[in-house]
Amino acid sequence: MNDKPDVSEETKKKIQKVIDKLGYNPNGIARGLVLQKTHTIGLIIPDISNPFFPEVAKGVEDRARELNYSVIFCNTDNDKKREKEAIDLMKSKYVDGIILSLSISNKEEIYKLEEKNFDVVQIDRKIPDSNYQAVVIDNTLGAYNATSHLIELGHTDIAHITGDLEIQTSQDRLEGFKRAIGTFDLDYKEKWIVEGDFSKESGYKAMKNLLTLEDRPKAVFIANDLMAIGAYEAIFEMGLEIPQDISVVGYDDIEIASIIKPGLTTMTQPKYKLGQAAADVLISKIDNKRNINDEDIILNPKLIIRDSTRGYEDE
Amino acid sequence: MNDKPDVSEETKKKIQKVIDKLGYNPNGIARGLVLQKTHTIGLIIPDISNPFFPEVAKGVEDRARELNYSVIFCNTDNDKKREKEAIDLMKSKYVDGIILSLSISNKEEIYKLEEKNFDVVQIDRKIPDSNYQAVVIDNTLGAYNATSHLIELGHTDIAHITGDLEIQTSQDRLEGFKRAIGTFDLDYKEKWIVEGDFSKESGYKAMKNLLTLEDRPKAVFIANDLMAIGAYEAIFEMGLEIPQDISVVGYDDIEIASIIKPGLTTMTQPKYKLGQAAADVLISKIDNKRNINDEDIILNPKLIIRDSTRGYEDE
DNA sequence: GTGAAAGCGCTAACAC
DNA sequence: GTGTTAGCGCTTTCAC
Repeated sequence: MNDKPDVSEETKKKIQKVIDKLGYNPNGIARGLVLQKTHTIGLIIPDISNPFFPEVAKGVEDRARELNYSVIFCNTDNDKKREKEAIDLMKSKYVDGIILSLSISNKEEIYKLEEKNFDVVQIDRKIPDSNYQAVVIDNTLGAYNATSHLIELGHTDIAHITGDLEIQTSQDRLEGFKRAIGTFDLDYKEKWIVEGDFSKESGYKAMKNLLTLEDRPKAVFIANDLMAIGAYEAIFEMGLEIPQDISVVGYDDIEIASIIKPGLTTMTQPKYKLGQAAADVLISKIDNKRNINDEDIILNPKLIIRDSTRGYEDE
Repeated sequence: MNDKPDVSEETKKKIQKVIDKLGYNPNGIARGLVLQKTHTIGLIIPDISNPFFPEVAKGVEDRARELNYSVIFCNTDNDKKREKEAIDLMKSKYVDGIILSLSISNKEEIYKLEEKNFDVVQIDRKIPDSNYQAVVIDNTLGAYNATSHLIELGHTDIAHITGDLEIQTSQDRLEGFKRAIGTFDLDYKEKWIVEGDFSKESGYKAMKNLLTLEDRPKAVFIANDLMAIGAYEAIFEMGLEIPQDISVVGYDDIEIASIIKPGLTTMTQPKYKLGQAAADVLISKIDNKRNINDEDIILNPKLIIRDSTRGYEDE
């Protein structure tokens, strides 16, 4: 305590020793109070038990830690009330900023945050006319590429099983599908678009549906892997083979995609990167307080080719 | 501000209005400073992208929120240094308590915490001679029940593929297996115990190994589902059928277990409950500051019977 | 009953 | 460069 010569190095060492010995921990609370800065960010996501989000959360936490921030997290279960509560919680904990994935119906909360000039980055989902920067994955492009893959293999008779069309993601993937069909000048058949709800069962049903048509498709792009698994069952039940009789492309690259037979060709999403990027953007916003570049960051999904697709002419 | 009659109800309303209008948020930081209480708990887990933990985290967060606490979370990747850093972080953020899953080698940190009289609950893994209460799932019982299921089906030739035996979980499951074999007076054959490392590939290798023995087992209990998936492949490759030629029981009940064919009989773990219970225990400790009951809480896994097991005599 | 004042542990600003 | 002090926004205490 009382060594006060200018011997900076040695003194430091000594002081460090004392600190260690007493087990001194600086009080972050007091520091936060005076600095108006908690070095904590909030992470508000719909559901950590949805396999998409843990990876995202990990990306956020890893990058935040690297940048010397910690993260408070909240699940909202897509519940509007819970979303509001989560935001209020973050405010009362005085986090320095929030990474947010809000249900589309909850615009008001975003607007309120904007009014207060809170630092916010939207992740995965962007509320349409909010001013906050978003970090998202390009679903339309993903669907476009997935469909193009089938087209490039020589397929012309391509169906699409969508997700729940109330959800923006489903709309985007449908849009990408349509765009690919259009770009390559293929026939667009309304009856080859079947709506599912992202569940395995709905994939099974939708596929049954498609396979009982007199002119059944030779390839199908399915809006997520879980439905694709259901579709596999429907296909096998009809005595058909993948990819000989029908090619299948999924979306998400869940663990199972590489395990089932035949391995499912699918789009993989840069989930970890998404989290990292969101943390990067938010924290640079907080630290610099200038918006160097507040354009949305749009990450690209990537096609993973396995054994469920092959060329039409290969038969 | 200046209505000060005793008209409590009406006044409250008015005040509330003003509060809403100004969008006043109490400053949790300042409050925390004076009350020495942050209403925040820390959650330190090895890896949120391991499918076991998101459900746990959700249980923790849900229950914590119900009890008016929020949670700061940290991944450690089972890295000793990261574990120490995470704990220091929690200390500097002055959380009211910590839910902790530490690698076995990091005893010192637990001891340090004990010295400081920090409120801590261990989750999933308990450091052997620490005094902190733990909330765990009974792996030995789970393995015992899984093995018993095979025995009750009439099997006598039962093998076991273990996880990485450096990990306590693997040891516990091996112990449960041995106990069941012993209880039912079956032969214990050393060569039917093969060590894996919880990966699909190791399951494949271990199973190959078992199937090439001249006296190959008719049933196998595998320490996790991922290895069981690998084992499936080995079995199919040898031209054998499940469960006709060999019965398989896994552990974990990951999503794939219900999707692969044949459906995998496995032990499901009460992950969400585990999280809830840990939050309950920790927060009641914090709030009451008395240890009403500081015995460990041991939750039971549950057998899910699917199509990968059947009686030996059914052949 | 209401209002003023002290103080939580830190940082920043200012004097010495 | 070193030491002192004010004040962050709350709660609690104590005086009125």
